[in-house]
Amino acid sequence: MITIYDLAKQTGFSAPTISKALNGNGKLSEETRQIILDAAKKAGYTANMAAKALSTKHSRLIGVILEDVAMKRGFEHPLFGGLLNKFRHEIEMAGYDLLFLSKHFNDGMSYIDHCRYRDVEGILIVNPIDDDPEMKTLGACGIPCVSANEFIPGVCAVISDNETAGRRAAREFYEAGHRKIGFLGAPFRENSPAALERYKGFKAEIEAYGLEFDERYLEVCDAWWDQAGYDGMKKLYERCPDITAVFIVCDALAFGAMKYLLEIGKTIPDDISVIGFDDDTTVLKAAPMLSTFRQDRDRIAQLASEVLLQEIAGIPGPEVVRVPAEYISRASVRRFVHVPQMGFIS
Amino acid sequence: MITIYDLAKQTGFSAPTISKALNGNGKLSEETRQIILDAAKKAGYTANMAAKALSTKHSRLIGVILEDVAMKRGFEHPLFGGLLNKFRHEIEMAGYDLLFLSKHFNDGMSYIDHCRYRDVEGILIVNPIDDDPEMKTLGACGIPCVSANEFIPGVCAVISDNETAGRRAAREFYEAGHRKIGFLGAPFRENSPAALERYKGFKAEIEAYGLEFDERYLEVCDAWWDQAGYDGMKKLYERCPDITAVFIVCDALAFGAMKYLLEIGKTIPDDISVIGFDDDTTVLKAAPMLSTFRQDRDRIAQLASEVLLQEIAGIPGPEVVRVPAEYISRASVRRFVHVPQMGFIS
DNA sequence: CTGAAAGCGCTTACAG
DNA sequence: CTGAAAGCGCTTACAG
Repeated sequence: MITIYDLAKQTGFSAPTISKALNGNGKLSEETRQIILDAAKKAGYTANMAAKALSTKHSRLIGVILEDVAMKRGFEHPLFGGLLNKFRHEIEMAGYDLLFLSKHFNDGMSYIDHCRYRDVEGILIVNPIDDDPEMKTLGACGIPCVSANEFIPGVCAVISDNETAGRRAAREFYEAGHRKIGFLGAPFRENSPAALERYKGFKAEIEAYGLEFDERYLEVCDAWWDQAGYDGMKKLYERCPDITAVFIVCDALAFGAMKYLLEIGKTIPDDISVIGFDDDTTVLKAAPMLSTFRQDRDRIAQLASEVLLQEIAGIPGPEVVRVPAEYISRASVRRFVHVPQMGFIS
Repeated sequence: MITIYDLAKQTGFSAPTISKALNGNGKLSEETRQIILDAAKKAGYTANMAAKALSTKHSRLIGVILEDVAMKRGFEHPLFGGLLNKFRHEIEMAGYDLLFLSKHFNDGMSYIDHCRYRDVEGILIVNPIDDDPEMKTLGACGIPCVSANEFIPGVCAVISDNETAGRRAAREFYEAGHRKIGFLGAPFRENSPAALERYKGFKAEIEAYGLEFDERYLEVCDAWWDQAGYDGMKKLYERCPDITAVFIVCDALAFGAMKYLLEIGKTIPDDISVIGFDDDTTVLKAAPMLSTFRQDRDRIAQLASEVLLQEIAGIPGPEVVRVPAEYISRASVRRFVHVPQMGFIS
């Protein structure tokens, strides 16, 4: 391992001068800077981050909280995996490395202790353990934070515009002539608001058409995976066999729901129309006709990294940044021909 | 931030004594150890890793090379995502953190420079960029390495027993009465041997039955994703419409291949039998009847972490560790009734 | 523009 | 069993 002192000896300058040349700060003649840079390159010098971190208190490490209790897929989560691919890339371009924060590190060190241990400079919260009390303390821990999925007091959330998407789904069904529309949700939680916001938007839009949303048409599944969708759909459909359409808060759930519908002999969209959420490739292989919403994972990741980097630089971030979720129209929504269309003579 | 010196002041002991107590090394009376530990706990002391790393040269960081050029799914790769979930867990239990090594870090620093920069103690190679010349140098770079997918000179590979799996697939078809069996492969590369090894085992088994494997029955797709499987199957089937079965080296490819077969009006397994590889949930949602092989990602991850930790402790690892891939029999293989069975009078 | 001094928080021999 | 000294590789004021 070659150090700054080796370079000092070789070039005849002092260690601080080497440091200045390498980091491009302080006043230095262009000539000596060049000499030093050349020597560094020739010697194959690489800075030692531990030493840098110790003296500057800057580790160039971004902590990531990723637990995925909801889906239990970890890196393979349909939203989070892709989000991290992009986030990792953005952060690396800025000279930071990712570090996964963990509760089972060193006999149950907390997230914040893990951060202090590694001098983590910023935190991306993707998905923590449900109702972890430590989450509430993150906003005030002194380390810049950004969240890509949760609402946490005092931390900026970069999150899909779920409410608008919910409205969009309702409108899609309404304009296609549907009037009895079910909503298949997932656990409604204030801090992890995806399902709830989609529901709010959906309901508001329905009511904007002068219809009343019958609460019987709402069924909340108790998890985010296939089987929960199957079970939820069964309950909903047995209770309300009159629905002609259903909006489902995620594709994994939609997959289970459609499985149930198919099993009882229904066809999609002839008997019942479906809109999902996530554009989950896993599901789309099996159900390529499923209309759904695509969360813009790249955009979320990019905005999250921007906000975080800004915060690290001392510029406070906004409370929330919304990213539109794009409606992907495929073939799971039936259009009733009797619906009056604008511009036609009826 | 509270340091060892604060603890020294509070307890009346010296810094080195605090250090010994905290790390459990050196001789120390049980009494003073207890006093110090209590004080540390009360003060909420967390060690500073940068300082530790600087003085010990041990960063407690494991570098991970994960590029996924083959599938372009990164964290979402069907094998690698799950593997990393488990590997991360194992490594954390041992007090290490993951650090992703990257070529686009700090203006194109190499993997090895990235390691030196962070004092990385060990490297897990999951999937590098194809034919990256740096890979060949890893085995001799002085940092313990383990590979979960590739063969790299001087580094232990923990990898599925592809050859046995290939034989198993051939046997499955043979015993079901198939005699004209196609093989749909993916790029054969010596260092990334999955496809090639599966082929070798498959062919050897076929020949062990006294049959000759007709090279016309072999088609090598040019990538690892759906479309390549579709295209490859098309070529193979147009050339050899007499095949009654096909072994396909990965499920993603199998998905594309089955799509083609279905499109031309074939049924599976009545017209053609298929065995895939990976037990890829993505594909299995769409094709739940697909018989395939499950790579034991947890086991691979666990063995890889064990080997690496051992190497870090100075105990050299074996050259290669094989992990059985389990055959999962579902319903994509047709059994011909006319096959003579052992024990029956024919 | 350049360098001597001190410090970041910890650990490692080495004395006592 | 405990502590004084020096060092890990870098940076930050502060002189000159």
